[in-house]
Amino acid sequence: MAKAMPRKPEYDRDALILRARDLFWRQGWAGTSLKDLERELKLKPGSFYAAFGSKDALYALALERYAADGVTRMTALADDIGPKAALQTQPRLVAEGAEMPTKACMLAKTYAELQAKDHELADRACAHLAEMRACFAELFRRSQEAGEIGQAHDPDRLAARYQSDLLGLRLSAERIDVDALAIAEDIAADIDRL
Amino acid sequence: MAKAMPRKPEYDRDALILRARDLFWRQGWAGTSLKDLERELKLKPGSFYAAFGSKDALYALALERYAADGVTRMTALADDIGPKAALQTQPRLVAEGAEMPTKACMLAKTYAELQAKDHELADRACAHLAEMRACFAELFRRSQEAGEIGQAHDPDRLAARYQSDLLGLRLSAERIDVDALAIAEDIAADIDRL
DNA sequence: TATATACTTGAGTGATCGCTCAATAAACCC
DNA sequence: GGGTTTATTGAGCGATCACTCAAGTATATA
Repeated sequence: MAKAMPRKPEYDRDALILRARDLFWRQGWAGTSLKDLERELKLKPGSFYAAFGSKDALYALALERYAADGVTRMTALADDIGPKAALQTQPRLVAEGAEMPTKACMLAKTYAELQAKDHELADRACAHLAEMRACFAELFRRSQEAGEIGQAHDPDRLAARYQSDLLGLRLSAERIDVDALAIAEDIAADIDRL
Repeated sequence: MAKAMPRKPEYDRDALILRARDLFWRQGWAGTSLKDLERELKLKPGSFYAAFGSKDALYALALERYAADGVTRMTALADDIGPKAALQTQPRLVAEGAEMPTKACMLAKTYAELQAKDHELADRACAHLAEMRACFAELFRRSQEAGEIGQAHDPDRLAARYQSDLLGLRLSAERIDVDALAIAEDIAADIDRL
């Protein structure tokens, strides 16, 4: 009953998910065909389906990765420079957005595209958006505890408004005729007035 | 040389554009197939192409109609209750958004979906967004002239921020786990502080 | 009524969609 | 090296995509 070990795959699965994420992020769900993915990931159909199962499954992995990285980056930033400064810096980073494949939020794009069809990915995107908002709420809470902003505000409400502003900013930042940095400064200035 | 007059079409072209607009608005460009349109408009392929030429041409008509109605409604509201009150009321109307097919902005959805592919419709959407922003700027300007808000602000910058906030609100309002009305109130309250 | 004109119909176009699978190649244990 | 297991390959599946067009039908003028 000797069992033989097989060969190992040639690709780095995690790196492929990142590349797929960037492609989906830019082009959306319907806008990204398997041909696009095969070209970008250098995978033939057979390998693709052996590795990921389906286009939707890979999209779900990409979404998860996107959301996890977002929370991680925001948390790290807050640990680094404090919660209030992190909340104020994030809009600026988004407006500059040098290294991002596109500035609009992938979660929002996914939700907007697929919600009308009751696609499961829309629910996942919505859940991830809620995670992000919870992260923002936690930062507002910590900012209150640190005495950086007034106690009178409901951190959950602040977080909802803040996330909404960020989503608008990220949409606006895609346009060349919009001064996204000015909007980012205004969002940051609003936090000073809390 | 006798010229005979033909039969007239059975459909109301303008009404069809409205129905198409709602479908595109909800489902997006790639998400709406010709089968969907044929079913919704009750048009066979031949009639469809005789009437509109192509899916893209109809989408362009729908976009134009959407943008024109938006400017018209906003202007009428301002003539009715004044520029500042109109700017403050609009977020509330959007958050309630009873009679809309979906709350997210069709221009923003179109731009987000098609910009990555350099689709002509993305440019059109961007141009319409600029029209809307110019409309907002005009209202802020009139609001300053009326002494309703301070003179120190640049109306174009206020308009850019306001539009960004509205786009975020309209995205957020799609989600069931978001209190869009609270965000709308906060946006309106910001205008009181100008 | 005869004729010209345009609208309606729906089968069908080639291209592309997401996806499958049998054949081949490669890497591991004995 | 032999045998086993898995990765890789690419032709090709049925379904759907946006779209075309020839045939049939209805309505106006003459």
